[in-house]
Formats: sequence, C-alpha cells, structure tokens
Amino acid sequence: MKISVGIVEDNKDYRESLTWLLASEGEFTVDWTFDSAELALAHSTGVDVILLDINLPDMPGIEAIAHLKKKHPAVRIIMLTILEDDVNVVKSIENGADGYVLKKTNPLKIMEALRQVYEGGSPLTPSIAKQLLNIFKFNAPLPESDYRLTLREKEVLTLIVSGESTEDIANKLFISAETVRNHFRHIYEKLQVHTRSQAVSKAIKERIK
Amino acid sequence: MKISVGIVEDNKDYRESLTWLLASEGEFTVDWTFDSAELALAHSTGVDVILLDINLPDMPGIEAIAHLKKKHPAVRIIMLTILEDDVNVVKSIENGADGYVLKKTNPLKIMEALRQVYEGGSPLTPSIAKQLLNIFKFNAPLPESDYRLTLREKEVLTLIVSGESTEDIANKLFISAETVRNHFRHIYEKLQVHTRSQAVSKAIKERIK
DNA sequence: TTCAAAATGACACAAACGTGTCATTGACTT
DNA sequence: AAGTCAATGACACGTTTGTGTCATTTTGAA
Repeated sequence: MKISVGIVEDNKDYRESLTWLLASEGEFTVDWTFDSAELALAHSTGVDVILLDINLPDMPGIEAIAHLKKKHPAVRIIMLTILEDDVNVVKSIENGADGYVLKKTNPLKIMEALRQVYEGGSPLTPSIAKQLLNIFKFNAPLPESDYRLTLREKEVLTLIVSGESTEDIANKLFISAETVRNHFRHIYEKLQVHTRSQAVSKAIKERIK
Repeated sequence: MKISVGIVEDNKDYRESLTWLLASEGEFTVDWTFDSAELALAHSTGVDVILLDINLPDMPGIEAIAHLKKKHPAVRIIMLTILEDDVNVVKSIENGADGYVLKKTNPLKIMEALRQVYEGGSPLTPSIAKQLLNIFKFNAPLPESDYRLTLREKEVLTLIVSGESTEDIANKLFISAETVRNHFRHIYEKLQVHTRSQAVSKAIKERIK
C-alpha cells in the first residue's frame, strides 16, 4: 500500500524535484501538486499526507492548514519551511500541523518524515522540538505554586475541578459528604479562596494536581 | 572538542555497552556512570549531557531531573526509556528534560541525539512529539467550542471565572444581582452545566471568552 | 513515646446558589 | 406591524455551600 501525497509549494523547482523524488521511490504516489493554497483548496483530492509550504503567496500556510483539514479531515499535514525558528512554526502546530521539515533537509529524511506521520507520529526537527519544550516548561507547574495539598486533598480537588457535586465526590471516595466538606475547608485555606469556583479557577490556571 | 557524557542507568549490560559504544567513538568521553539517582546526585561531576534512565530503582527519573539540573545548571539531559507512550514522558519534559531516546534505538541515533542536544536542540521520537503536539492542540483555541453566548453573557462568564461573587458581578456591571443570576441561568443552559464551578471548569478548559 | 498532621465524621446555621415563573423594555428581522 | 431575542428585574423555594466547633482514629516524624 503506497502512501499518497499532495504537495502545495509555490517554488516550481522545489515542487518538481520533490515530486520526482517521491515518485521515483516505489513507496509513494504524488496525487497532485499545486502552487497556491487557493488552487489546493479548490481542487485537492483526499491523500494520506500533504506537504504544505508555510510561506505561500496567497494565504498564510497556517490558515491553509485549517481549511485543508476541514476539507480532508483525515489528512495529515507536514509543513515545509526554510527558517526553523520562525514564529509560525509553533503557530502552525497549534493550528493542527502534524509535523515539520526543513526544505534543506536530506530527501531521505523527508521520506522518513512522510512515513512517520503516516504511522501516526510527528516528525519534528530537534530545534523545533526545543521551542515546543520551552513553551511547555514555561507553562508547566512551578515548584513555587505548591500549596502543600495532601494526597487526599488533591484527589478531592481533581473531582471538584471535573465538576462533581459534594455528594458525588463522597460516593466516589467512599467517605461521607461531611468529610468531603472538611476537605474543601482545608483546600480553601491552603489555596486562600472562599468558594468552589475560585478553587476550580485557581486549580486549573495554576495547574495544581 | 569532545562531548562529555554521564550515564545514570541501573541495567548493567545496557550501561556498559552504551559506555563502550560512546567511548569507542572519538567524539564522546564518558566521564562517569552510576546505577542509581542517589549516587549520581552525590558524586556526579559536570558534563555536557547526561543520559538518564526514566525508571530508576531509588527515585523516579522525573525527580532526578530537577535535582541534577540544580546541581549542574548547564547540563542537558536526555531521558532513556523503553516505553515511549509512558505518561512519564510528557511529565519529564515538563520537568526540564531536553530530549528523549528509546533504549532500543539504533546506537547511531543515540549518538545523533547527543549531538543534537549538545547543539541546543531537542531530539524526540515522532510518537513522543505527537503526544506533545496533542497537548498543544488541546491548549489551542478550538473553533468548535462556540456556545453562542451573547456579549453580556461572555462578560459575566469572565467574571465568574475570575472568582467574583454574584454580588460583586452585579456591582461591576451596574445591574441587579437578580439579573446576574438570570445571566447565569442562560450561561448554564448554553454550556449545559448546572453549577458555577462546572461553568468555570468548562470555560477555562475550552477557552470560552 | 509523644506530638502533630491527616483523614474521617458530625451538627448547626446563615448565606449563596439553582431554578421555576413572570414581566418590561429596546433592538433587529421579516 | 408582528415577532423574536437580549437584557433587565423580581419573587419564591428547596438545595448546596461555607464555616464554626468538636471528636475519633491512623500515621509519621521528633
């Protein structure tokens, strides 16, 4: 079973050499290529993977992701870029891109990337991965925001956050509702809040768990 | 300039073959190896990169990350794991790990990973990258989550989320508390929830605003 | 061993909340 | 002109919540 590929790339030389390259490998079929997002949106057919230039003439590649995914919900999209520290990299991932390759990348790696997304993975270059990781660390739980909740309290807080009622929480934990209310009391003290919704808000925003 | 490496891995065979492998390559020096987190924390010296088993006998590898980074602020850490869909993968990245390799990975790729972190990148396997991307998409604005709230309702919801009481909201909006409660009513209907904290939870998680 | 938390449970009471029902006004659609 | 919807306001009623006070048992650290 071959992997079917579509290409949206305005640089004619790059587009054609990529097409030739993939076609020459028995593993892939290039079903179509377009040089603009508009044409791709109008005429593309379903393929397994789309290679999408991040920098198209008529539309930011980032917007094109959403439109292409809407037209072909199952398609997986790999972005093609020249600059890897482009702000658009992270944005396009947030918008649903499944992977990333640099245009200068060794053709063998591009084929590897195609195989990887086809198998459900997400090929990223190490430096793009680095950017993602940094963002993660940035909104990761700070050791500072440790409210010294006990295990039980964290358990209860999780259930509060998921919207359970006092009674439901009591049943799930096999304790009385009064005890649950006692846990609330201590949680409120530690988080310095006075209502359930404040606790929920704080817990989610500060990623307490 | 060689890349200096430290290894924390409790499996003797794997540790030694890794050491031998890296040492035999002119590019790396293995400065030390330990079979437990405790020993590593006590006796490790500064190196460029630490290869750290995620599943150590004495301490979750995840905790070890923080301690090692505290002792050697400039060190970069690559996690070693057998399972790549371990929940710990994402956690360890949140805790500051710089990269990830599977133990079964081709030794050449492990060396490539060492080079990549040394150069400031983050080597990740495609499937780990996929997990990260999914979390990102989760955090990204969903076009679907439009509950057709009116402007006023969004305004009220924002205040609910920030933890204000009914009375406070009424005062801020210069309307009666009864009206605020009426807005709640409509918000609850549209979000399909029945309590304030459920509304807060849904609003934050689905980024309604 | 003693002492401090943590976890459990209970009672009470005022305040807040969720919801049913109803009403008025202004704005926009058809 | 009629009709829908948003925004405002009110009253009532039962439920839930927040909090004060107190008690028992288990657990872990000093």
